[in-house]
This record gives sequence, structure tokens and C-alpha cells, in this order.
Amino acid sequence: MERKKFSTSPCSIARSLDVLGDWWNPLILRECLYGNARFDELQYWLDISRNILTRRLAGLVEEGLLAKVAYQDKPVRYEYQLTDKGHDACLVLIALMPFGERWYFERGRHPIELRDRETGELVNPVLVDANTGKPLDTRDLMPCPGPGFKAPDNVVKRRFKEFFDRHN
Amino acid sequence: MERKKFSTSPCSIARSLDVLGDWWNPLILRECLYGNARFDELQYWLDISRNILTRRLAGLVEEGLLAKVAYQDKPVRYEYQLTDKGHDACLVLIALMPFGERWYFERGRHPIELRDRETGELVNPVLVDANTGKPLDTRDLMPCPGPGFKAPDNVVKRRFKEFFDRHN
DNA sequence: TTTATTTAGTTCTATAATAGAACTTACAAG
DNA sequence: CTTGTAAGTTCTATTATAGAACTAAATAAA
Repeated sequence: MERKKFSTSPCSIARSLDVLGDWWNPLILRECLYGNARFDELQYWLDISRNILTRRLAGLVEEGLLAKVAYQDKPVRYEYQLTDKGHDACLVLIALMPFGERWYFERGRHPIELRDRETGELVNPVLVDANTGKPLDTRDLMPCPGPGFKAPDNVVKRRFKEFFDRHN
Repeated sequence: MERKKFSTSPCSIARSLDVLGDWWNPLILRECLYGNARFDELQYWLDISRNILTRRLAGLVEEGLLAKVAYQDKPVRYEYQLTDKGHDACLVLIALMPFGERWYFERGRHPIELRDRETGELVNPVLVDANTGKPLDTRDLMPCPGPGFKAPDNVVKRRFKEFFDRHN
């Protein structure tokens, strides 16, 4: 059956997963960030089936994360460039890195690191609260209905039970 | 054919995608973070097939992101609690939120927001460089081989071409 | 004491997606 | 005029998914 779509889900996480919730799309974006953004390069580095790569690239272009740009005519040859939205999505990949490094590699033995393009300085990604600057820990966080949440009261109360237990 | 596994891939992103690179696992973790962590609650809120939910829960337990804990005997009833690793994975979900809010909802009309469990204060997640405190933009970042990267020189140079163009 | 309800699954089937490999097309270089 | 490269398409066997119905074990209600 067809994979479930979350395009109308009242949740930013679910919506994002429509395009980022699989294994190939994030890896294709990673490869584009690496600068290996042509069909055969992608196929080679990712070891992805060519038919799947075709479909994924079309999807990422349609979703506006990549732009298919000819880098020469005669013969026409294309590369897939990250758009603004694509770069924004790459931040999610960056958030995957500390998780992977912590749980799948020995400390200090991670295979890849990030540097500033200009200065070459090491960059150490952390999720923080923009207001306080403190690193986030989901044990201290509580999801609550935001300004765009619409649902009957009783549903909201069941959905966000912790929030309502604490604040109502 | 069987989905490709990245358990030996020299990349923290790829490794993480083995467990987070699909749509249901992240949503199950989200639901556990919401405190809706029992089988029927999960099934209800996610509208996921029960057989798939069974398999996904088993996988998340096996991978150590969830712990299956009995909350009563007679009859035994279970809930799935986030482990340390699971909470760490939830940070990745948090990183999905700003992306989804920006690209799939009107500004200020996002459906869900995060608050501090203690203070109730709004929390605004951003990815920053821990060293400088500055928000990250992948346009300014360059992936490079880290301490644990092993491959013949010529491969490394093809893989990280931008890095080697700039710094060697 | 039968009947219903809750929780946590299992089993079944159709449709869809994937991996893997071979094939195609258009141009260029030797 | 054969070989190579880039960017796909086409084909098939195997898996995964959605959707629905079914099971089991204990309690609660009538």
C-alpha cells in the first residue's frame, strides 16, 4: 500500500518527515552538501539503485530542496544544487551527527567533522534554546498546542495531557 | 528487496538513519515524548497499522531507544519509555520542528510549541556552534574527514574534494 | 454468570516500494 | 569506428506497508 502522507498533519515534525523521513533523501542532500551532486557521483557514493535515485531526485526537485541545473550543453549534463529550503533541511542532517557520533562511534573516533568554509575552524553543532543559549534536553521539554493548533477542547486535552495536568 | 543498512557506514548521519531514517520511528518517539506511550494510544494518535507498530516498537526497543516497561500486573500492561538514547534521538525531532514550521506553516501559525517543563517558558530551538554560539548555516560549513576516517588517500580526496581544493 | 471492554498484540491479503542488474540514448574522444 | 561518459529507463524478484479482521487474557458491568 502507499506510504502514509503527513502533508495535512498539524505537526511540523510529521510534515517534515514527508520529505526527510526516509534514508535516501537525507543522504542525497548530504552528498549535495559534499559537492558530489551529479547523477553518477550520487549513485557511486551512495550505492543506491539508479531507478530509485531517479525517483528521489525528481521528488527532491519537486519539493524544492534541490534544483536541477545544467552545468554544460552539448551534451547537456546536470547537477543538483541545494536550494534555500535544501540548506535548511541540511541543518537536520547536522543534528543527526552528534547523535550518531555519540551512539555509534567511540568518543573522539568519529569519521567526519565540520569546519567553517572560510576559517577552517572546527564547528561543534549543538541544539540550544535561542532565548537562554542553554543546550536542550528533551527531558525538560513539554510540547504544547501552538497558535495554529485547531481541535476541539477535549481532543487537545487528551493529546497534551501533561501540559494540561500542569497548567490548567 | 531488503532495505539497505548503514550500520558499517563511516558516517554518523548514515548510521543514525538506520533507526531514524523512516517516518514511523520518529513519530513513535514524538508520541512517547508527548506521554502517549502505550500501544493503543500510539496506534490511535499515529493512525499506524497495528502490525507495523508492533514491528517498529520491537525495533526501537532492540535499538535501545525505548524500554518496554510494565506499568501494572494482572493484567500486565506495558508502556514504552524513552531511554537516554531515545531522548538524544528526540533532539533530532526538535531539529525538524523549525524546518517544518518555516516551510509548511505560515509564520506564527505553527501548531505546536515547546515549553520548559518547570517554568512553562517558551523554548526556541536553534542549532549553533558550541564554540562561538553562532547559529549554523550549511552554506558556511564544509564536511571533512575526522579522526576516525579510514580510506586510501585518493578516495578521501575524491570524497572531500572541496576540503582538499581549499586546504591542501 | 454471561456479556462487554480494555490492552496488546497476531494473522491475512492487496498493493507499493526496493535492490539489483541490464539496457538506452546522445554526444565526444581516440 | 570503436570505446567511454553522463544521465537516465526498463525489467524482475523480493520486501514492506496499509488496512482490516481476528485472538487472548484479565477485568468490569449487567
